[in-house]
Parts: sequence; C-alpha cells; structure tokens
Amino acid sequence: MNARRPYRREGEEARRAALIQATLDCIAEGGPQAATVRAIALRAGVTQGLIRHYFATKEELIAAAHESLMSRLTEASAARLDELPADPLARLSGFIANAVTPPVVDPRSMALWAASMQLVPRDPAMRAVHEGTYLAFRDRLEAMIAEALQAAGRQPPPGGTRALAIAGNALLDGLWIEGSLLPEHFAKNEMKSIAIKAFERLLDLELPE
Amino acid sequence: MNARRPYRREGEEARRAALIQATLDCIAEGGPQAATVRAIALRAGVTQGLIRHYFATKEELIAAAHESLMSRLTEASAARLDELPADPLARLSGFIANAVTPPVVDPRSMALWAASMQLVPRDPAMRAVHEGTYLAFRDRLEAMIAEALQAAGRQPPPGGTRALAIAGNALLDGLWIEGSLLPEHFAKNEMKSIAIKAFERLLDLELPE
DNA sequence: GCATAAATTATACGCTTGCATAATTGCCAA
DNA sequence: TTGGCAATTATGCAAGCGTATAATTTATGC
Repeated sequence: MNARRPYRREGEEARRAALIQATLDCIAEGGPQAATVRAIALRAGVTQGLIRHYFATKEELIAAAHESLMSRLTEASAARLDELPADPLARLSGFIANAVTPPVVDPRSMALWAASMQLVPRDPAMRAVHEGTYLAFRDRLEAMIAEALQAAGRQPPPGGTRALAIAGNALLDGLWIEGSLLPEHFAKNEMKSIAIKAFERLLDLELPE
Repeated sequence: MNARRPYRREGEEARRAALIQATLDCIAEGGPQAATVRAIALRAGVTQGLIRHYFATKEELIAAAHESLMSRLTEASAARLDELPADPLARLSGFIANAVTPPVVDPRSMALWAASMQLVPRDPAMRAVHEGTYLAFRDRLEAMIAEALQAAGRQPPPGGTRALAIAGNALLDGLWIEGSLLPEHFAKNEMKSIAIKAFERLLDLELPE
C-alpha cells in the first residue's frame, strides 16, 4: 500500500513559472528533444499530469518558455541601460562591452538561442518574437550611435546611421556567438577590447575604456 | 497477395549519399525532431530497414550528415576563392560580398547551421568540426586582410591583424544570420553594400565595388 | 470542524520511435 | 542459365512519447 505522494498547493503563477524554468533548463542541457513532458515535470518537482493542468499542450508550454526567455533577456538589457553612464560616448562603450562579456556571453543562453533560432523559419509566433527583439536591440544601438556621433561633433555618414546600426549589431551578434561557443579561444578581456576598437573604427570615433 | 516492392541495387556510396542528403533535407525542413528514421527512408526512396544496413545507429547517420554539410560548405567557399580576382583589394571585396549574399545567405543553410550549433556545446565531435571550420574561415579572412592592407601601403594596426579578423568574421557571421533569418528587412544589395562599407571603415581602406 | 472546489497525483491508452531480425529479391560470376 | 551472396524489403518489438481521465489530497469558506 504505497502512500500517494504528498504535495503542496502553489499559486498558479508560481507553478507556471517553475514549469517554464524547468523547460528552459531541459532545453539548455539536452536540446529540445530532451525537453519531454516527463523530464520537465521531474525537474519541476511535480508529476507529469500537472503540466496539462496549466498548459493545454506541450507546444503551448514551449511557446511560453520561449517568450519568457526573450522577455527576460530584453528586460536584463534594458535594466543595464539605466546603469550606464550618461555621457553618450561612455554610454555606447559600456553598452558594447556589456554585449560581449559575461553574463550576456554565456553558453547556456547561446544554446537556448540556437534552439529558438531553429524554430523561427517555420513558426510564425517565434518569428514575430525574433523580429521584435532584433529590431528593438538594433534601434537602441542606432540611437546610441547617433548620440555618440553628435556628442563628438561628427556627421553621420552618407546613408545615415541605419547601415552603421545594422553592421554594429551584426558585429556584436557574431562576437557574442563565438565568445559563447569557443570561450577558451579568447583572452580575458580580448572580446571587449576587440569590440570597442572595431566600433571606434566603424564610427571613426574614440571611445573611452 | 501484394507484391513486394521492387527495387534497384545502388552502390554503397550512392546509397549513403542519398541517405545523408535525405537527412539534411528533413532537418532543414522540420528540425532535428523531424528527422526520424522512417521520414528519412521515405525521402530517400527506400524502406527504413536499409538505414541500419549502412549506418549502425541513427546517431551515426546524423554525425555523417553533419560532417558532409560542413565539408560541403568549406569546399564551396574554397572553390569560390579561385574565382576571385587576383588583386588583393578586389579579392577581399569579392570575398565579403560572397559571404553576405545568396546562395551563401540562405534560410535552409541557416536552419541546418542552427541545428548543429545546438549540438556543439555537448557533442565533442561537433565541437571539433565547428572549431576547425571557424578557424579556417577566420584565418583565410585574416590573410586576405593582411594582403589588402599591404597592397594599399597601410600598416596593420597595433595588435596585428588578429583582432581585425575576429571582428570581421563576427561582422560577416552576424550579417549572414540576419540576412538569412529576416531577408525581407533588407533591400536587394543592401547587405553587400553595408558589409563592404563596414570593412572599409574597419580597415581604413577603399574597396572596389 | 466540515463540505466543497481546485490542485495534484496516478494510471492508462494509442502512437511513434529506434532497432532487430526474418524473408525476399536483384545482380554478378561461373 | 543458374547458384549464391549481398542489398533490400517486410514485419515485429520494446520503450518512450504526448495526452486523456479518474482518483485523491490539500486548502479554503462557512
């Protein structure tokens, strides 16, 4: 006569958050195929039936997890913005350094990002999220570039700052990926110094730090 | 009394190649989870049992497919090198343009790349392949940068060309990703022009085209 | 305290998966 | 022409999957 497993009732929000967190952990650790309903439930400390109680389908849970991940990354980035100095040049420099060093550069985030990238081409919802976060980041970068140029008394190049923002964004993306994927190939502060020097040349500007 | 399905005997190499191709098609279309033994066999025009005859396990087939993909990309890149002009500046310019325009920029390649990126952190073999192809591409770029600088009579910046190659590689990677992922966000030749202008500023050099 | 509703566990079902193995067929050598 | 062997098909199996649903326990309001 095995006793039934005892349990505590948690609020809906807490349980949903725990399930989402467990889902992300599973994906980060073993890829999407490791994120089975049973594995997620086990990691969240509940039995598998409970998942159905909060998410009608597994697909729904995956989508919620992705949305949570992306908004968390966006929030983190926005929060950091407030911590940056007010001077436009130092501000841009800090923003760049932030994007290519831990904790933004991180194998786990990279794994999760790669997993969602895979869904973007065929899942419209995922695509919309990616589009939104990409443009938000790029627009933020473009604004900071414009302010930095203005502060230094420089003219934006012919064609405006759009091309600079696209290139700068691509540069940061690429460095983020390689820094996360092959961290031991780069010295301690190499990424930061490479990124800032590249932006200095890109913008024809001297950046602090 | 249904007749048994008729078949033709193919050489081992042809069948292996067909199975690998079918595997890549499946992954590109529906992600790794869509690459089931049955789906691959169906696409290759054989029955599922045959896969076991050529690959001891599905994992082995996946690894072979990944290796094939990567070496094909490397070969394609190397083949293009011969088609580039001899003049170092035009050569670098052509190399850059090539990296950010179709057929290199391509949603299918992007999907396959994302799928393998996911495996890099936990599969040592995948990691080794990624490391090798990344460094090969970067070294090639670094050599072309050095030649272009020399041809223009410029000195490499303090710290040498390593930093420039890392940054340039990251720039191309980032543009490749976004160009493949959100193609309709960029005008016809915008990627090419952005990439070349960015390199011009990065290297303080005028590039043709 | 007790009834009641909701949260959670427990169990089961049908399907798909990767893999094994037996049965057959196409092809080449003699 | 015809054996014989390897390539291929066909069939089956156990495990794991997502989902459905019934049974039970926790908490809450009266």
